[in-house]
Amino acid sequence: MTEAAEIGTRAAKNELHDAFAQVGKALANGHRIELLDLLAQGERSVEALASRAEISVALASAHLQALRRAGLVAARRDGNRILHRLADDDVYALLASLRTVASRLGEAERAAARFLGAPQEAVSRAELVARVRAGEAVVVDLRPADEFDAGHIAGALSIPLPELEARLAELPPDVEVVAYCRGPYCAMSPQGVALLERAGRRARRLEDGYPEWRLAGLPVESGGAR
Amino acid sequence: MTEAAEIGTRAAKNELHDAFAQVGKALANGHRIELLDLLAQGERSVEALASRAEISVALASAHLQALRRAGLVAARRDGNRILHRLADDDVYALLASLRTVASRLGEAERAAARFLGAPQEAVSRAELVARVRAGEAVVVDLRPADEFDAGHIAGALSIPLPELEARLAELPPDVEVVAYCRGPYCAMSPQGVALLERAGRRARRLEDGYPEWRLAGLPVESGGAR
DNA sequence: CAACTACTCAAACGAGGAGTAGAGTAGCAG
DNA sequence: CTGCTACTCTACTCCTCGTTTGAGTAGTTG
Repeated sequence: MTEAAEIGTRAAKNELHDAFAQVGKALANGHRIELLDLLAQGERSVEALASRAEISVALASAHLQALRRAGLVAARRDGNRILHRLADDDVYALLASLRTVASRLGEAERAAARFLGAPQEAVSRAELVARVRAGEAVVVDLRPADEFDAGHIAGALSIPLPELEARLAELPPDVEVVAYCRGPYCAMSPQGVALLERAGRRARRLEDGYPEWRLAGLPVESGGAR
Repeated sequence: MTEAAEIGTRAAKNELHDAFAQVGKALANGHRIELLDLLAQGERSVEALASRAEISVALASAHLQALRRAGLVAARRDGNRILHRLADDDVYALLASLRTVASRLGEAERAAARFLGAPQEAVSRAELVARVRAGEAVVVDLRPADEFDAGHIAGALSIPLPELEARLAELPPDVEVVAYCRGPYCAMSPQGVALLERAGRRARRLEDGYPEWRLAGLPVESGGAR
């Protein structure tokens, strides 16, 4: 029982702060940030993550292990694939908090402007619910099909961004199109909205993306395939 | 105008994620976590921070520069001292989120148990407000005097932990003592409560600490000296 | 302006992280 | 069992970070 003797000591204090810093270290690499963003869409295999993040499988594997060691990511085996997911909803809250702090300060703000383009007017979640109920809007999910299958806004149409131009006819006429994607730092819905407007459609993006919708407790569905 | 051409490109995406990771890097060191915790109590000089964190002034200076570069900390000159503070309240929210995620997972949980001792029953902020109003409790701030001066719970008594034993007589008799300190990962209030109970006083700690009280919008005061 | 206080900078070194390539392993399909 | 897919491990290089030490600078005090 060395426990009682250690309370309040400098050694124990350092260990505690170092333990918190372990989580900080997990957040200290751009590829890992991107992996967390991808994992917020649903569970995925190492290979799928590597190809989405455009890194080698070996590197993705190493980064995923780092995230697991820090407790941010959990994994389960499914046949010969290993599916990773965020350990719990608090992890997404942490990521959101990190990006909030980063994006209002300095370099990240400029990088976001460069990646996302000029800010567009967004529809709030509450407004979207009301407009869909009134038949005034259709919701389009621009993410890749497998992310749609892993979970999406109830009633949304899946049209991955690369297919959007060719599938414009599938969108019901005379209603506004509300597009969404992975989250506030995903370029797909700004790009989709720009494309729709060029095609003469009324279109806006949803504020944030699928993870925020789900965490707000709003209705979601998931497809069969995983 | 290269801007429009960059939207959605991999290069821009990597820059954005790297920019977020810069903030992660700032959180990737135990000393910097401790400095953020100290800065949440109010603005402080480099030397004061170094001595509280038990590191050299040169090292504290280097870490504070890293925090400033990441945008988490701001500084101003006052005579020949340089006073640092958290850049804004979101930074504390980020720190809180980091510790929440870390402490419910793995290593940090054990480190916290070792540093803080067995969990004690805490008084909620709402309950404390009610009990003080009813004259049933007295609030004691166990932090060093300068942190009390930089800001404290309105009506609290300042008795730094090392002086508590000698100053027991200053506490009004027959009411419960509620002790608080820097936050949920500060060992002073658990130690203070244990000391008070050994001295035969009814005592509990306040949930969390001064930063959370202030951010909850509850009444605070600050002394003249800075 | 001399001496002092408070802080920063430069150099140096060890430790650990990022990334790549290639070999190795677990589970499945035939 | 063979071959395949999906993932992990090892070894290696390069680079960045943490820390100490000693010198340097801004501002203040007498």
